[in-house]
Amino acid sequence: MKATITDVAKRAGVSMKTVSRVLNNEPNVAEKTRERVKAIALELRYSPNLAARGLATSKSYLVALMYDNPSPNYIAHMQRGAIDACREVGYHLVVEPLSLGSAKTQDEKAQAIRTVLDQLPVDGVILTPPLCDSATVLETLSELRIDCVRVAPKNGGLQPFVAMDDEAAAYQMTQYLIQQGHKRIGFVKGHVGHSATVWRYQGYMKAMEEAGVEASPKIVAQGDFSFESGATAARDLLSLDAKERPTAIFASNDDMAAAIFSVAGQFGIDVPRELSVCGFDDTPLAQVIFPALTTVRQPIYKMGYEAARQLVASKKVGLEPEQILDFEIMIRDSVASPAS
Amino acid sequence: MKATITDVAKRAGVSMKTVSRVLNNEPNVAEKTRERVKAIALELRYSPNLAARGLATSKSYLVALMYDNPSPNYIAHMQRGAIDACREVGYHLVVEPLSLGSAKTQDEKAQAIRTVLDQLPVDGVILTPPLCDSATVLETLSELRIDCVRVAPKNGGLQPFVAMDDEAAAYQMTQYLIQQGHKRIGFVKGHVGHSATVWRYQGYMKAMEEAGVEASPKIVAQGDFSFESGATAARDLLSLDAKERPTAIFASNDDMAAAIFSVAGQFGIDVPRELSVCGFDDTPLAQVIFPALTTVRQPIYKMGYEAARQLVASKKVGLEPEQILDFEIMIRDSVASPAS
DNA sequence: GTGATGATTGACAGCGCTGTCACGTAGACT
DNA sequence: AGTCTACGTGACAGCGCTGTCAATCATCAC
Repeated sequence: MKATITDVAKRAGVSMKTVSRVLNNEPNVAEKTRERVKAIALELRYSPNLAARGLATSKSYLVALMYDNPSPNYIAHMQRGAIDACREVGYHLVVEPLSLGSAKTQDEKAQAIRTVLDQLPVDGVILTPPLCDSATVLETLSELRIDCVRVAPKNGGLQPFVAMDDEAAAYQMTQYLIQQGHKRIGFVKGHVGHSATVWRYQGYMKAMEEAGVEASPKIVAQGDFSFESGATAARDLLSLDAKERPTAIFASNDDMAAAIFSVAGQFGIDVPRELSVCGFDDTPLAQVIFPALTTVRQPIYKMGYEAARQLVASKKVGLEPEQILDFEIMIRDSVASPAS
Repeated sequence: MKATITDVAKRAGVSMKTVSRVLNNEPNVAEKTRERVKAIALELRYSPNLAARGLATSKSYLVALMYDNPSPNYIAHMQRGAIDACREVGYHLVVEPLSLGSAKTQDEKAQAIRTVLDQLPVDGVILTPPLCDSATVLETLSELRIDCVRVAPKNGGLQPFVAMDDEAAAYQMTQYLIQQGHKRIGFVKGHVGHSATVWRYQGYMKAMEEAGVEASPKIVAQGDFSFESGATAARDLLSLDAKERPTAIFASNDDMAAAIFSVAGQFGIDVPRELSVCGFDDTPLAQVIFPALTTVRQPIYKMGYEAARQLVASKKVGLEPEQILDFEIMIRDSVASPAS
């Protein structure tokens, strides 16, 4: 039914091995032979049987994307990027959610990973936050001798990673707000313990300090990335006296920014005329609220792409163990100059 | 390094074949032998090599989820369900996005599928809309002799499918609105050509007619599931005279419902006091807008789960070729009784 | 006691591919 | 001319598992 390597070999009048060499781009095949075999393979619509190949090479031509519950948006884009990179070299992507609830012991975590990976011996795994920051996960993978690439990890380490510069993004966004003429720029922090929380806040502070604008603690609120926490923060910030009340608020993510919209509406404050708001992440939400939200777009697709590429690229190619990707400031309609 | 079936066989003092029988739950193994082998397999942390097994059985123990660009939320939940079903029986899920842009010819479409499936001979594929409605896709799959299960297809067919009853959901939601005391209930239709558009509209009409409430064409607007189209529709509906203006609007999806929120805000109309709004889909958006949106939750996870289960369940088990899953009306804060 | 029946087990081949190694040939060198 | 290297090629084993089929054993009806 389906063509095998033997069919191609017979037709081309060469040995299986030679066909195999051509298919794998190995050297030491006469150019003429190579062309002929390629043509015939195409004609027969031959494509190698991954199981057989895997058995012979003890490789699986599979890459796993492991994640523990990030947002649908995040994982969908990431996986799309990873898949595209895989396809370029004949790999496929399997997705493996892993629930490492905090209740579990380290041993149980390691066991969970083993269970998944023992069955399916993938050639590499992509680790997204928070998995990429778990020492247990990293150790287990290294015991299993499985390559991995981490996405946006908290800190560097032995394994390669791809990330974006959250601090620089927050810095630029804050600068943009300042350029628009804002002086009292509020900030809503993210979830304590999440690395991005710190970076984003630092970027904000840096821009404020450099511009000589005071970032009074009064206008910096603690959030936790949830809509609810954003609403609470917004109520605090917007209850301030007219003299103190911020003319712009920079939320550490889009959900909280959306909450600020809602609260502003309840307070009868018009966005962006009386209050500018910006967020972080560029979730789909950003474009389905009014006014459209100015926010930071993370290169999620690209991170997935690069992570997978590191894993599947032939080892000869020089790859950087640490890749910092560019973000993009999406300027939309939620920021305006302050009413003077 | 990693234990093989031979290791287990030696240790247990039986043949490889017997171990194989135990592992695959085949009959005709003495209970005592079975126990011993199982114990030893566990002790050695043995797990079969999928590539080898695949080569021998010409099965891959892989299921593919094919999709063409549904929302991140949709695919994330669906794949989670599918993965959970796969794991129960030692299968894994590979994700295969397929861009079948309308520009392509049928042949090119077929080719695209073949390219993906020739390489990775999966045991079954889950087809989400709009792929599940493409005759070309279905035919190609059947030529390749690959099982498939369709998710929410437009119409029945030879292949099994799982779906939910969109019409019933819209019907119930409309009834709920009527129960709250609304008489002038507007409706915003979805994208023309999308099957759900028709069903949802029919459910709405049915409830209106049954209750003897007039569904004037004036208060039914055409949308296309996008935020923008929802905003346009809302502007039309809310510009009507006080006597004609709907006291409630049922949008065919959440994005359009969110747009209605925005426009209402611009018109100075309070939701839900002066205008009730409800949506469809229960996207994450529904909980991050204010007031929280009353909407219909689709059993997306369950559809993924059931679809995968059909594919991986041993054929002996009687499976229904057509499964209609339950939806859920999520009552939140965007619907109230009309101000009389 | 005898043959028939069914349960339990193992030997062996082979799935489709690649790694190893050996062979032949042609040009480069002493 | 003789030796050496490099290249192009193919024969063959074997990756880890399961399907086939035959062998063995216990059991049962007569």
